[in-house]
Amino acid sequence: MAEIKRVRGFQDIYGENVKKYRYVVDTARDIFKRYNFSEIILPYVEDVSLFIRSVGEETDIVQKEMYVFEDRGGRKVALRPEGTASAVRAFIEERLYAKGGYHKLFYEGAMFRHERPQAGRYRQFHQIGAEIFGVSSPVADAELIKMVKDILDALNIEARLEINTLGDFESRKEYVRVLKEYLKKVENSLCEDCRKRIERNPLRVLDCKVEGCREATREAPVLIDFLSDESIERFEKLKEYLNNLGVNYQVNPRLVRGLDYYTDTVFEFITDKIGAQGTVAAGGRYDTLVKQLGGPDTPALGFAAGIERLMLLVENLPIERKPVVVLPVVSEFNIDALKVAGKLREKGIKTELILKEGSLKSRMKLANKIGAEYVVFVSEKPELKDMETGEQEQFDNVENLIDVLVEKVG
RNA sequence: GAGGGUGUAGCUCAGCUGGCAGAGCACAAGGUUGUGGCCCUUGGGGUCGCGGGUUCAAGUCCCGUCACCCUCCCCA
Repeated sequence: MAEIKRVRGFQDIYGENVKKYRYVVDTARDIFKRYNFSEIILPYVEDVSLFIRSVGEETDIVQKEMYVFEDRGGRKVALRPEGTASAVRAFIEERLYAKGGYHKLFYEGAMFRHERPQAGRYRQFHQIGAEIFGVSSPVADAELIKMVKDILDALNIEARLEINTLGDFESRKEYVRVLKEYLKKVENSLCEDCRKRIERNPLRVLDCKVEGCREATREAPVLIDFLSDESIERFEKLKEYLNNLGVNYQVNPRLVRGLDYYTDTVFEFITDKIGAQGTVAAGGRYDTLVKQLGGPDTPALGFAAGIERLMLLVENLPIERKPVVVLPVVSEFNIDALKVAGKLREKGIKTELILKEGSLKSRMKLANKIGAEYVVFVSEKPELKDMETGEQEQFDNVENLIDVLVEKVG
């Protein structure tokens, strides 16, 4: 029979990797809770139009990367390619805005994009993310960025922070219009990719690495001239807050995000240690998105981080306690061994009962391979062996042995 | 969507100008009565990614195909 293999771009996460996965998620979750964010578990499947209307009709994500299909009821649905759209949809649909105040949510889980797999890039990948709804103050921007920084610090991950402002929706639209006009004029000196970008993602042209494009855009209109006083004020405040929090950053005026919904603040945490896909966490403000999706006018912001990319940067996992191994010396003691293992587990001790029959020697090898800290030999006179030192002690009954063992590992 | 690299044992890889498919690690069983690691002995393991072609003979040469990795693009 032919072996069935996993689908391209999808992966099994097991062994060391699943420990890293859990470590990253648990660490982030802990920070989220310290910032008093509430978890929301969002569906993996949404109406396609949710993403068209939020991420943007013309973006690569919507144009060529979404897993779209018709369900049995003829509905056009998509596996979610990102989390913010769903969070906004839920915010509106669950009428959270009616509860007053503001809302801070975090989520975790799989996202799906049909891209060419690469280092740090999969078709099913996993993100942690958070969103804040109902706050326009840049205090929120600063706190969100600080929270991401806290997560990275807790994971012992170094990444540089780049920030930028895109301005409010109106001034950005105006800027994009003027920029497009300019780019069309210099189109002939642009690279092939950038010519395509003029319509699809004109801001990205400014960030092109090709020398000709850099040359051609040197005189291009700059966004800052189009920003409203309010946007400039907000950006200045954000920088002031970050300075006072001791969060280092670099202003990158060419930083653009690939999703259409961003306004004003955008930021990225970037590393060069994991290959070409160096953006490890990114986010920004999206003050018009809630309204755009049919909710009340609500300022909002958020971020997402790629769990797989964080995993690549995690170096030292916290050390785990080794198990105690319970081993019946001969099979007549299987029942006693089952009972002993049960008692140890009741005491909260990580216990491996050797399930295999065979020679004592082979089962000892197994205990060693499992990484036993102690071995409990179950027989008439139970014995406890310290696998580190090789010392072995005999007991009159299991109760005494368990007491001593609890003393040692409890 | 475009480009480059790699596919041989469970893993990491050798295999020359075509001539009996290998090593290390891992695995299993032993090295005297009921005790691991180190060492020694023995053993099990392969559609050489898949399909075609050239040849007396193909892991090796040719064509096709698939998968994985990396890069561009894009993004977390």
